Amino acid sequence: MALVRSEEMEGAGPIIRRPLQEEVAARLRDLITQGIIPAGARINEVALGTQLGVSRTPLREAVRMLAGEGLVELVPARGAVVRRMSAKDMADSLAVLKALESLAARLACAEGTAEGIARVATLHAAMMERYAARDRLAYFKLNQAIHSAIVALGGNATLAWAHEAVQSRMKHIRFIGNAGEEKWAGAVAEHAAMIAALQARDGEELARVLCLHLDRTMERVRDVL
Amino acid sequence: MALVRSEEMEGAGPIIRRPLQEEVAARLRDLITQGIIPAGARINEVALGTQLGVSRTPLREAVRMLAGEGLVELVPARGAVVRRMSAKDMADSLAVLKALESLAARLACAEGTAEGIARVATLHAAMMERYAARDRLAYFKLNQAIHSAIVALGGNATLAWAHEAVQSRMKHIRFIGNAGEEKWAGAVAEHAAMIAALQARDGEELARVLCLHLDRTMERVRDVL
DNA sequence: TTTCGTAATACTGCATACAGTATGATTCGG
DNA sequence: CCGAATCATACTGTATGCAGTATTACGAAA
Repeated sequence: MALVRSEEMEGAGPIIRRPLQEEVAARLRDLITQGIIPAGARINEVALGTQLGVSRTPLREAVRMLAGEGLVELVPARGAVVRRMSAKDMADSLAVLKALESLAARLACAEGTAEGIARVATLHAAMMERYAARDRLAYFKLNQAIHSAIVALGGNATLAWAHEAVQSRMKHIRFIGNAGEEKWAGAVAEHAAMIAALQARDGEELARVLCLHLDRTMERVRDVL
Repeated sequence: MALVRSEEMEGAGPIIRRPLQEEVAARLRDLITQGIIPAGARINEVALGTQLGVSRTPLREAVRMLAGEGLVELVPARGAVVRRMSAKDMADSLAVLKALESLAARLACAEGTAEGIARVATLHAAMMERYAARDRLAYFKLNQAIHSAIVALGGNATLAWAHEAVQSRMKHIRFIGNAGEEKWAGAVAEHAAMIAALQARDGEELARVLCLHLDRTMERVRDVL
């Protein structure tokens, strides 16, 4: 028998005690995508640890996770540095993303549930709202969430993982690349076409639009590299 | 000016002082692919650390790297467990690998240098030699090296990284799946076709053969899942 | 003034110690 | 004899300390 009645369960779920390392890892990812820790910067363990209010151990372990994800590089006896992305790295990553999202598009249209597609549409509506309010950070996060949600629709966990891994390294550049009114408007228009293709369950069309979106992304970020 | 003449450079290169964590991480990957640490097993830090002759700290940091790579999962307050692969996980991963290797095939044939292709052919010859000697472990490692080398030919670092990441999780199953003479012979034949397509620089054909190879892989490993 | 050498400093890599939590055994009640 | 509660054990999560190495600052020589 449950210990509390379900009406009393508001906030009565199990206390999530995420290990400090994971909390720190999540925070580090945000700091990197927002450029607060810039690419190429060394990570000073004592300084950053003090700033975050944690000791060196959980910080070090968080950094090791990010190293496994490819977000930072470990230089022997010199600690960790945030991975720097060249123009070629960006083009390479986008090429990989095209391959992954093409597969994801077909899977999403073939396997996605109606509720799942509706959820993506909801995310899109929320994103348009943040666009109207010119809230760039919230827009950006919803944007990423939409792409992840489309990939998730296919039900391929490995695909979702690989997509997230590649995506995470480009987050910072895409974040700063979206600055500029006309670029932003263009990206929004492409997103509308995505949603339309998804709701029509036209996998080939969705793949085409996603690849076009990624090509345009390369143009948009070209001058910040 | 160099400090020593090049003829004296045999073994005079800089002493590689790989951090203990990386050494341990590499060892753990091998232990997992060979099944010495089986899928689903919890990693006991003190026991394994004693066995490897290292303290808990470098071992923990190595495990965190593998967690970032997706090879192990971290369960709060219960440590790390080796990722278990279901039949669906295997199929999903192979689908992703098909997308990645299709891209890699076209890149390799378009961008690969003649020397690079020759190196792959050399690896193939060495692998055939190990096949003739029925040295399964050496064969397996050369097999993986060939696939990695083909992907590397394209010069897309992100693609190589993603391929390696997805591949690493399947290594154990592919390792035990290759047991059996007729399966092994079939895989060898497919590899010969790969090399032929690569040397002809026929990207479409290479992609086709690689995808076929992966489809066959699914059949070969089906009964060990 | 510039450059090389040297010493001081700061930071990483590793080990160990302690606290909190899960796990298993043991005992008590039914 | 079986189930539940309690206690002991073992293991993880975090903090701290120490040793080794890179970095920087400073001074001497050209």
